[in-house]
Amino acid sequence: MSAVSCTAAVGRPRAFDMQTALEKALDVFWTKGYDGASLSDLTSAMGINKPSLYSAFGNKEQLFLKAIEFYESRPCGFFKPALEQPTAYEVAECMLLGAAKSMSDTSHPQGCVMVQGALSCSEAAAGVKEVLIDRRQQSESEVRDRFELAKNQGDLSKDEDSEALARYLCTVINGIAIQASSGATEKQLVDVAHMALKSFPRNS
Amino acid sequence: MSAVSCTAAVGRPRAFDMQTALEKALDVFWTKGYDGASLSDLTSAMGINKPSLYSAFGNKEQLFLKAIEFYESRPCGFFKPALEQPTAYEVAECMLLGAAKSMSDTSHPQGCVMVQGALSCSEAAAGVKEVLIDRRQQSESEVRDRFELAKNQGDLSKDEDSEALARYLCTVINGIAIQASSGATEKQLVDVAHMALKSFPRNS
DNA sequence: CTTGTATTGTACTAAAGAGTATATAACCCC
DNA sequence: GGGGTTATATACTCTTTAGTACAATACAAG
Repeated sequence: MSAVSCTAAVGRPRAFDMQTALEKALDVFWTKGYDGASLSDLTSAMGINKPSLYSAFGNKEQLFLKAIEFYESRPCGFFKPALEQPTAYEVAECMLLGAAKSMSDTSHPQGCVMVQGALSCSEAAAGVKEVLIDRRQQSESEVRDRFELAKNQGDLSKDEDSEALARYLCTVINGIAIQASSGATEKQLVDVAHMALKSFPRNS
Repeated sequence: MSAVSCTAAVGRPRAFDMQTALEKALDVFWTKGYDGASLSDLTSAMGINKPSLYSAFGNKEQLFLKAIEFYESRPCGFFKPALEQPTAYEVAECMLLGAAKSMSDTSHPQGCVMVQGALSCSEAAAGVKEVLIDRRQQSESEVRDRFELAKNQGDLSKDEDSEALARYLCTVINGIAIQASSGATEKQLVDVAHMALKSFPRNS
């Protein structure tokens, strides 16, 4: 009944840190994809047994959804900071360079779990595939909205097609994700980012 | 001993057409990926039983390899014809537009099996993933060589970096593959292709 | 028509998949 | 310290996985 109960400290306390375990699970899904990640892979990476996984996270699908939710909100993410750049061009530049650097970073799996988590997949993964498609579409819409804002702020010509610009940007970033997961180096991807920027309208 | 024996007509004849069955298998791998495609999926799509599959194609991995070999050599492919365009710019244009149209074509699964066949995957698929990475790298090298030829033929400035141009082109195409498999329309992808072309050096 | 060869369908195997039952252990509140 | 509650580890379930054994069948060559 207590409305201020924080973390419900009743019963045997959990012997593992949920956040740490979630990050380990993310690494597994990122590397192997939803279909390719078995519960054995997950539990051994997380350092827990199956009943602990199920009681803490529900099931494999819910674990995946929580993992990508964390992924999108990570402080080291490149997407949200880029949107806060002052001009549309700088948003594109920051996002492309951020993607190139982040996705080739060897301190975590290469590429982007939002892309490679479930691209072509079994029926069992159809749900998470849909979620990933929605999230990517959502991101594209955020970029488009940012470019619409730029038009109003005057740093992007009203003649430009915000939606097409956003789609182009996200397409290149998806391509960078594929290249990164194929082993491309940071320099190679940064070069690609710079080439892609040449297409982007610059005000000055 | 006969050196001219064609198709070895001894024993019970095969009751199905291997090429047709291979094309059905390709569709399954294209849609579900290597990990997501089960033998039941494959045999039912191919209209044969497992022993027929194993005797005709070896095993799941060899079937996949034969399927992508066919995929790459299909007459409707966009890659090889693009390389035969007269100038580097036209190669890029033809390839980007071809990718946009081919990958959104609804007469077969959307996207590109060379990308989505095995991106993030289980250990069981590690071998085919490596093969796909190699093939994509090979394609990139073919584009680079074509641009080197263009330099010699004079339609591409010797100051350009063929390798970087090829990588940029292939990155955008990979991105288009992701967008297509996420449901993007032909028009949307053609727009992306045109935007990407703006970065490409044009002679005239 | 017999013999040899290769394919076919059914039925099987062994392993791995996701998820769960249960008994035990660890904690808080009273 | 006892009762209620929750997490833990082991051991289990049932389904699906990739791959195969085998008997029956269909053809070509002789």
